[in-house]
Amino acid sequence: MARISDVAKHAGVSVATVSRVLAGQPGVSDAARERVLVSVKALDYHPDLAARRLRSGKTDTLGLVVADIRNPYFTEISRAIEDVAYANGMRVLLCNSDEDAEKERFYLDMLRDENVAGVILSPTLSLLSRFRACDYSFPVVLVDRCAPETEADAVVLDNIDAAQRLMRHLIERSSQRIALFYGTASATGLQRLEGYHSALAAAGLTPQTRAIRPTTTEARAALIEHLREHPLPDAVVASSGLILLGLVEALREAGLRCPDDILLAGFDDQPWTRIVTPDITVIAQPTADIGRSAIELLLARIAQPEQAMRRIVLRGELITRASTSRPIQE
Amino acid sequence: MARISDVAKHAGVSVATVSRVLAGQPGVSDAARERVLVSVKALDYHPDLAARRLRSGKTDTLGLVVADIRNPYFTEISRAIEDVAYANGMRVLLCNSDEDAEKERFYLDMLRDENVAGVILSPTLSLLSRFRACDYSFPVVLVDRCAPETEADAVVLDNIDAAQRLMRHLIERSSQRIALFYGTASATGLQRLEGYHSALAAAGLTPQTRAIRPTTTEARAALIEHLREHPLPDAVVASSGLILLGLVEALREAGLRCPDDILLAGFDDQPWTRIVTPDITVIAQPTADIGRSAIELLLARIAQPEQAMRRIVLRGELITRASTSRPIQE
DNA sequence: ACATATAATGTAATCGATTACAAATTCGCC
DNA sequence: GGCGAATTTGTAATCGATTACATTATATGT
Repeated sequence: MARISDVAKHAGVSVATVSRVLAGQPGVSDAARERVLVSVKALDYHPDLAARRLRSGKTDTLGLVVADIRNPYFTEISRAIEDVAYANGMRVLLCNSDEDAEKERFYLDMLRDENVAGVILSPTLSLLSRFRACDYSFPVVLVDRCAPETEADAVVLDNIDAAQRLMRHLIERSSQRIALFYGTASATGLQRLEGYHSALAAAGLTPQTRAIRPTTTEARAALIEHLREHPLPDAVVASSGLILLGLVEALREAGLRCPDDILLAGFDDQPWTRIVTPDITVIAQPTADIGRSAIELLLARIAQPEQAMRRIVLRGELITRASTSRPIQE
Repeated sequence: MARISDVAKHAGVSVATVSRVLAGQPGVSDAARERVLVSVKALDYHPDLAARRLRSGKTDTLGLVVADIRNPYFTEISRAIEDVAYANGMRVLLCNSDEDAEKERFYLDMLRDENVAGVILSPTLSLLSRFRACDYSFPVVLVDRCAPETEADAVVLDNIDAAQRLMRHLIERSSQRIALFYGTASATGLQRLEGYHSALAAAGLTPQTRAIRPTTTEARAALIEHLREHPLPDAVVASSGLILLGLVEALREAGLRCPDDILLAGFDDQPWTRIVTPDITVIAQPTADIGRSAIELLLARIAQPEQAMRRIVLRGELITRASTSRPIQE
């Protein structure tokens, strides 16, 4: 492997000149620059990144900490982030916290050891409750989850509004008893619960909720149990795509038909929600935008560490489908 | 930030002793070791990884290059790989090639610059055709795609066998005209095509295939066109999960019912294949095992660079569901 | 032509660890 | 007590880049 000194020797200049050429700095004659570039090609020189990072103190590396990359919502976000990162000459270390505060701390510590330039984080509930951006040695942008009072750059959906709109959609279709299955592991689930409560209260309806861990299997078991123990609801709603899938499985198993026996709706416009029978009414999240906004926020913060905190709130889109198709009541 | 010299001073020893303690090397008195560990705690010392990597020439970093992390097959594999990697104190840089040989080369070059300890790669067709592990400065393990003659560690499904079994399943159910929609971008699609051809030839049936780029939208368009231009097949088969989704959309749009009008089957047991109506017969791939095997192979190769190449061939599992439920013919 | 400003180049210190080698200490045993 | 071996410890070189500072070459103005 060629080192910078080899290039310098080959080009008949000093290492400083080589370094300046490669860094695109001014103060190098065209002749010297030309010779250096030729030598770099000739020797197939590639700078040692470890040395560069040691000297410069910068790593060109970002961290991304999500609950689980297998959740299509995070998959999509992660892809958008990585594309932008690589396009800007940065790398991304992906970490899965599994909603586990301990794992989350492990990964955040690791990212600090890596001296990352910044981190995009979807925090566990436990961390979010005491989160302060200033507690970290690197800039942090929160994604998907954020409390109203959190002092941090963030990109989130307006969960309360989205949940309210979804509920009003159901209420207009004469649903009286709407059961919500929501994930307790994240702030997102709780905010959607809040929107649900306020919409039902506004309509004078009694809420009916089940708090669960946000997994498909747990959602399925919860609905099956719910159906056994309660009179049939008019509608069931999932606070996330994973939960929605569990509800579909359970309804199928129970032999209930949508929208005739019961209405069904949820969050996350995953591809399969279009092709099941019936296709399902959902709140679609602009996942690619969320990811892109998050990394743009992070890159801006890295460039300008002292600028004011920014929060980007995106609006969910209500996609009406057959699972809630029923005449609208006045 | 505390440096190793600070720890040495605080503990009243030399930097060499501190380094030895931290590396777990022998030849340090218990008293000194104790004092060092206390000082490390007291100063909250964390070694500078850039410096360590510069000096040691090792990076503890792996590369993972897949076509697209949004493909659930790769999502699953990637998660398994990352879990094992972090458990072994390594990091993973994830790269999406989008089946584009140029992007692939860009990322492989970047990983070389990063001086990664090894790479797990699902190669594009173009790269696979001329792939030689010895062309790279780091060990490479192929995953998902591999040619019979490729000289490389690899973890793959027995695609020919799996496709044959799937075809026999359909043929036994009296399908005469079986249309295969296969992805041309990867070796995997072509191997499944091969299995399809041999199974149909053995049964004396005429093949009916459409080569497409492996995306849902393209698959959907292809089937719609196919139905317009050809007499109705007895069965349609997808060579991957993404394609299968497109076929489902198209059948729905055409108003065709499974299994009454036509049989349907494919690859990849994605969660939604269980909940659509009808649920779909598929070849399930042991994705978690594939990922785990791949990184275990890679770690072994890193530890033992000279050992013989190993290829792990896994068997797909045929999961029979309603989309192919029809009486078996003698 | 000379003084001075400006541009180009080079030398050597530096980042923070690891480790070869040398030096110092301790130990066992006669 | 003293000698050699084994253990412990320290000093300084090293990894490969960046960059402050010094120096030399060129340009400008009168």
